[in-house]
Amino acid sequence: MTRKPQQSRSRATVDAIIQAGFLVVAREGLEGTTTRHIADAAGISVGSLYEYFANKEAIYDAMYEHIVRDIVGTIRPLIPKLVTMGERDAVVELLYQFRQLLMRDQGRYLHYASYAMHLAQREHLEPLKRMLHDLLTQYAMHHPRVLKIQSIPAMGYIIINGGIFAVIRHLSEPAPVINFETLVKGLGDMVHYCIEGALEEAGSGTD
Amino acid sequence: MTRKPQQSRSRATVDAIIQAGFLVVAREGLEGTTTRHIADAAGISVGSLYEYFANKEAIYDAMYEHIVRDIVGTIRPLIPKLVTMGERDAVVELLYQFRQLLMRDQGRYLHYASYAMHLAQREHLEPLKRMLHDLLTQYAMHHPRVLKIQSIPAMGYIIINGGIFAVIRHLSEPAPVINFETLVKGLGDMVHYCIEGALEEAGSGTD
Amino acid sequence: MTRKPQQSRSRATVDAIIQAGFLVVAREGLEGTTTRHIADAAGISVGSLYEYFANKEAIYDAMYEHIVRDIVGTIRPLIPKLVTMGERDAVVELLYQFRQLLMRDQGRYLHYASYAMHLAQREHLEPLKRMLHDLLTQYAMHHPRVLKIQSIPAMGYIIINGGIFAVIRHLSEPAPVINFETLVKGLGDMVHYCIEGALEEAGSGTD
Amino acid sequence: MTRKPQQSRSRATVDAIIQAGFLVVAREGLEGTTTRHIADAAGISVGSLYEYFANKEAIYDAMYEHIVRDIVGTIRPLIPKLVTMGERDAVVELLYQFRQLLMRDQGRYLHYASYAMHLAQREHLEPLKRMLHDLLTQYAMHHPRVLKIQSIPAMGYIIINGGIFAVIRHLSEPAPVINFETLVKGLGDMVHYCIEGALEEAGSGTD
DNA sequence: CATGAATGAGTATTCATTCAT
DNA sequence: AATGAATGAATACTCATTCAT
Repeated sequence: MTRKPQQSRSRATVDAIIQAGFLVVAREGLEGTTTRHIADAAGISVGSLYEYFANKEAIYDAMYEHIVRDIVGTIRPLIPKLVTMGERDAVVELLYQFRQLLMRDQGRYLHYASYAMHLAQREHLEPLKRMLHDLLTQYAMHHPRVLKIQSIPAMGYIIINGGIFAVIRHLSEPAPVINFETLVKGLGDMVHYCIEGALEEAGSGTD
Repeated sequence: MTRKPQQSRSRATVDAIIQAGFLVVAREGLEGTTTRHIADAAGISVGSLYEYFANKEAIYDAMYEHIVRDIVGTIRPLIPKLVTMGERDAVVELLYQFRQLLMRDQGRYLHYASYAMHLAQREHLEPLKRMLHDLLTQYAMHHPRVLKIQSIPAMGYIIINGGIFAVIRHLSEPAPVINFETLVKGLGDMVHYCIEGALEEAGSGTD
Repeated sequence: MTRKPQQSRSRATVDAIIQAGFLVVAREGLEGTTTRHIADAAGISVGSLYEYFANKEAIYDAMYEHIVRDIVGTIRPLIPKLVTMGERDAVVELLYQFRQLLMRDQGRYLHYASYAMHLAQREHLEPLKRMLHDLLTQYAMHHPRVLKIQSIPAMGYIIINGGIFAVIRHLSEPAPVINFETLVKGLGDMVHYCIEGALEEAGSGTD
Repeated sequence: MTRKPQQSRSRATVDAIIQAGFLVVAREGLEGTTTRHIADAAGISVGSLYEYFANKEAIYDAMYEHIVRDIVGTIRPLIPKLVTMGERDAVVELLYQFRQLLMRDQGRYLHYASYAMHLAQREHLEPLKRMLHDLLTQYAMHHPRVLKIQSIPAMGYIIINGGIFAVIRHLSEPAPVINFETLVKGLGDMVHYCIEGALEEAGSGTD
């Protein structure tokens, strides 16, 4: 169905389409996004669009993959530094980076991300999960006391899902009641308190 | 265009349409939902639908309003009891009630709720916000020590947004990695740790 | 999918669409026929077309059914008369009737018939086959000597398929080398010769 | 637009395209056949296709011409032999050869032939008609008694059109009610009976 | 000569909305 | 008030044809 053009020109076109996808979703919303919109925004014809993608869904998939790859590519290099930091600072650092990424190109990613949350193609999320797992594992190796915490799965689930959502929602709100700094600081504190609290309950707590 | 019908028959029809809306969204997804589907499910004609609602969007709005009203109507009566409980138990109780509500009628509300997050007509959320504010205020009056916590707004924002999202996401997942009990317990613990941690940091803490 | 409107108005619309189908296929050919063409010719909107037919294919099916019903409805009443005639006259009579039918409304049926030959939805052909079978059976009862012919299946297959095709092709030709009367007379003769020849070979031949 | 290439390479490419045409029509049907399919099957690019043919229609034309040329090229050499045979055997021999041709390369020609009947560019049929005329003429010269038959044109028309169609249809049917041998034998008999019958009617008949 | 990416008019089909009955 | 047939703009997707490289 889809031609697979392999020149660098093609790679550029594929990228253009993906970027156009983010642009149009940001401008028109997911329901308002049409293949023609995307083609126009990418500066190509509808026909060409279908040279590169089998259908609209495939574009959304590629966008999903792109955004995941971008997040992983941005955060992974930070892992060595993050693991040496205290949990508060690490969370703060992490979320600032996350915001910067979502707000790139006038918030182009942000809108798609807010829809993507329940499109959730699980396969595409794998690299992200792997990275988070690596981050946690290495963090634990540098801070062995956290290994005593029993409820890591539950808290991880909540912190990751809830935290990401809270940030996306905050960035999407036209007039949020708290500013981003406060939000991030709060999340850092929460993670810290949870670790401390969980450790205390588990018994003692020395670093 | 739209009459605002006061007669009980009309009110019943409006309700039927709204319930049909939840039913159809649950069955077909938001994209798969058509006015015809809704009219059929409501047992009326498309023509009649437009007698009661100006357009499809208006139905979604009404659904939003309805679900918010339902949540508030369910939770608000619990406030007196919740404020007497410890934070852990309160959170747990709250979230079980929330789940029960979302899962009513074979999860009719759940699907819409998962989409509603970014349909989000902010005005409609007001009653919910007010109720949560009341809950927190009255909780604080019964547990004055929490008033010492400075970062209440941030933590409130995170816990509420993140918690709601985490629960909705969890209920929507076909095979979640943790079970609901663990999730709820975890959220309760987190709130508890956060309060304890924040208080400890703020100085000392007598109840 | 398809509304099933049941008033007489609807039946009229369905007929209009089917007739429009024949008209457009005659004018534009099968490949040149679009749903818009048909809707226009039927004097309705595309949307309405799909109120009555699930898709384009369904229209072709209905046309097929219609033409078969029309043929059967025209020929079957003639059976009592045909069976009393000699084979030559019966064939001639049959084919004149067939031509008249195909040429109805400026040859509206003819074009579709020429395409329909290899679309051949077998189920729709059943009534036609049944009628031909009845015709042959009753003919044989009036002319018992033909029962002695062994190669009836083969000759039936050839005469029916070949004969129908020869007629359709002849009617479709802009400048046929022989005229219709000659063609029909020839077919009558052939059937006659075949019967006589086959009977002679089978042994004797008295009526 | 179209070059008329005389070089052998070009001739080979043209042939490849034509063969690809038959292949694709057989595989995908006429409606499912695209220029891209044909180009791929021919092992060339779409661009090259248009170097050799002005448009898709021109390819179909060439296919038509090719198949006619092929039939003529196969049958004409048989004429000397056929004219010495009895009409039954001649018909049988002719149709077996015809079948073999249609079934060549897994029935590559057959599908196109079944569509070609109403694509029917009449000019292309000329060589075929000429050959059939020659066959009949020479046959008559070897069997002078058939010259007495008056209705030769009509019967020729019917036998040829009807016979060809009956064979093509039979070969196309997934589960024909009679087998090919019976069909061919039947056609032979019919021709025989028609000749005998016509002669008898015309007066007497010595070979 | 060859390529294959680019084009865009054209196709079937859907669906929110209207309006005559 | 209720109906549901009618509408037609809009959508995703295709494919014959062109043309820069």
